[in-house]
Amino acid sequence: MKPTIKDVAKLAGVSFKTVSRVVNKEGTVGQDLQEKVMKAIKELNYQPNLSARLLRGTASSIGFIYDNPNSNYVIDMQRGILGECHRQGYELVIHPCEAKSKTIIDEIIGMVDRSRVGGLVLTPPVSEMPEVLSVLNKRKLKYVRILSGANPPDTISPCVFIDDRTAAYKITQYLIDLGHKAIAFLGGDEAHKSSTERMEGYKAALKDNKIAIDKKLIVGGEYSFESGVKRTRQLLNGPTKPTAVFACNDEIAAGTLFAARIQGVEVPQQLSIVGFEDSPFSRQAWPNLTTAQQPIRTIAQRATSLLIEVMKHGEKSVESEGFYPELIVRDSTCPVASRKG
Amino acid sequence: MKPTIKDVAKLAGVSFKTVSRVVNKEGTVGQDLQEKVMKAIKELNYQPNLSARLLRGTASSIGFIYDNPNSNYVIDMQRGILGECHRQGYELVIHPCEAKSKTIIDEIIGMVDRSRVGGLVLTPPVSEMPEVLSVLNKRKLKYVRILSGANPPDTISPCVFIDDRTAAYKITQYLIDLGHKAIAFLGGDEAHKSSTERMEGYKAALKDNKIAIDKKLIVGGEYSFESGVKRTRQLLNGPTKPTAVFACNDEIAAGTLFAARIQGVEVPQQLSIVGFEDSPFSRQAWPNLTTAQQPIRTIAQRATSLLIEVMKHGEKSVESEGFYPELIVRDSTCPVASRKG
DNA sequence: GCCCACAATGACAACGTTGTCTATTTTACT
DNA sequence: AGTAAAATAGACAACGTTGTCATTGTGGGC
Repeated sequence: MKPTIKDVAKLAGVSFKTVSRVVNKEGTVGQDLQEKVMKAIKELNYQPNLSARLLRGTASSIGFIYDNPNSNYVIDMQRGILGECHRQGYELVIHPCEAKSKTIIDEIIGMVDRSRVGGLVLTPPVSEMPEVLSVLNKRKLKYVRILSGANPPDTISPCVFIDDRTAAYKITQYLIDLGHKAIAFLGGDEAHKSSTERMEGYKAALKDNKIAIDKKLIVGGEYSFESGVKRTRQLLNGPTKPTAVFACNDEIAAGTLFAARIQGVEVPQQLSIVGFEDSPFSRQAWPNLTTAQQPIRTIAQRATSLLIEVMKHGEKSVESEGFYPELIVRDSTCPVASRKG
Repeated sequence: MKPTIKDVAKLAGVSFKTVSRVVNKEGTVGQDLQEKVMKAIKELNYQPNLSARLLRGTASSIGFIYDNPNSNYVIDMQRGILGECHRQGYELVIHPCEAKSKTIIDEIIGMVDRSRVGGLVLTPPVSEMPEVLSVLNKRKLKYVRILSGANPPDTISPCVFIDDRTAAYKITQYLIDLGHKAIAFLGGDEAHKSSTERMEGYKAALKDNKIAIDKKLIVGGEYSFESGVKRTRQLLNGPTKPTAVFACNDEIAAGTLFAARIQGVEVPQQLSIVGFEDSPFSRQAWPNLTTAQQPIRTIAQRATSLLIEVMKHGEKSVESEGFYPELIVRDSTCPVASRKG
């Protein structure tokens, strides 16, 4: 049915090994034969059988490990990874999992053994779990991490890092420049380093501007809408009312916006809100959300390209790469002064 | 490194073929040997190599073909499919594509050839393209479609269908019961059958209630936020102002909500809005969106389970299955009477 | 007690690739 | 021109599985 390498060889009048060489661009085949083979490949629309290749030892698929309830995040990641896979002729095997599960390591190992992927793209929070990394290292599995951190967070292995701290600093500075002093911080899951990094940036900006850090304005929680609603409600009914809220991602910000509405607090006149992520929601909410843009798709694409490089030529052939989210000012923030007007 | 069938055989003291038989539950192996083999498998934590299996002819992965910009939709589909794959020991290869592309058929065929998936789950609009189906049939590829339609839409092949028409009828009837007469309909991409099905339901309900169909209130467009904004603006500035809008999905509804806000139209007091999908946005917007719930995840899971059945025992062993979206009443709709109050 | 049928097991080929080794041709240098 | 080295091409094994066929043992019917 489907053409094999031998069919091509027969048509081109060469040995099937020669075809293999052409397909794999070994460059040890003469011009004329090469052309003949190429022509035969096109005529039969030959595609090498990945299973056979893999069986022989050359992996041609990679795995994408994630634990994230945020659809936009996952889909964007996936798009980036898939794009690069497609470009380089790799297949993608996706594997959602639960970071909290006790069997997560067995699960990942099982998946790798079963599908024989040649490498893994890890995203937070799995990419930040030392116990997972150490098992992967022990088994000499190739992987590239996407994680939060400033300038190569470590040298364990190549990674793509996102400088959440600096971005959070910029956001906070922006709010301060608008005249805000009572700026609340709604954190994300503690398991995610991005959450603590962003908090560091927030604190640093306050400090640099000589604004005292009010612990009542810092509320931990989850990266979810519901958590945003709940915490904002607490905050608005609490002793120190914030004039601005820095939500650790857009979903939390969505919750803040919602809770503000319920309580009749006008946004941005009475309360400025900043999110993080530049999700579709931030562009569809009313008012549009001021937020920080993470080029998730590009990040995923770069991580994949690093991974493939690592798979081909080893960890040393590659350098970690950083991304720096940009502040996107929209309509959910305004100067604190206009509150009085 | 990784244990093979031969390692297991050696440990159990049998031929590797016997191990193969046990693994594949052929049932022609004696009790005692079976136990020995099982024990060895557990001890080595043996996992059969999928590539080798596939090479030999038994497919153990399926493909998921989609062309949909809606992250929630795709992610939910994917979750449903993955869940079933995981349960049944299949791998998932995902393949986003563009239905409008002229090379879509070649692309799908190429993907199937390359990765040798044993079957495909097709979602709209690809599942509704006869030219794709006919090529798949010609190549005897197994597939299950997810599509829009009432009671087995056709008998081309097994499918999972969603009765959009009846759901749309219910939505429209609900609005009529609230006293609305000027009900606008914002359609989705024409390439999607769901859009026309929903329009049919809308028209039928108006007809049954003896309300004249006003063509100015029916506006075609895309399944997108921007399209919703644009069309709502037109509508609100047009000659016949609607008291209610039936948006063909939640993204359009989000656009309608946004446009209403911009123009200072209060929702739901001055304008009732209904969406379709029960996306996260519908629960996060303010006010919460009245919408129709599609159990996308369950639908995807059923489609996958049908597909695997078809792969194992053929098309005839399986029957198509229908799903019926439920109306979810929330806060974006209210009786038309209260407008006067 | 003999033969046949049937169950249980094993030996071996095949799937479509790539790696390794060997054979042939060409090139380049003395 | 002769020879070594390099370039090119092919033969064959191997990857880990499953299908096919052959072999062995076991029990039942005559």
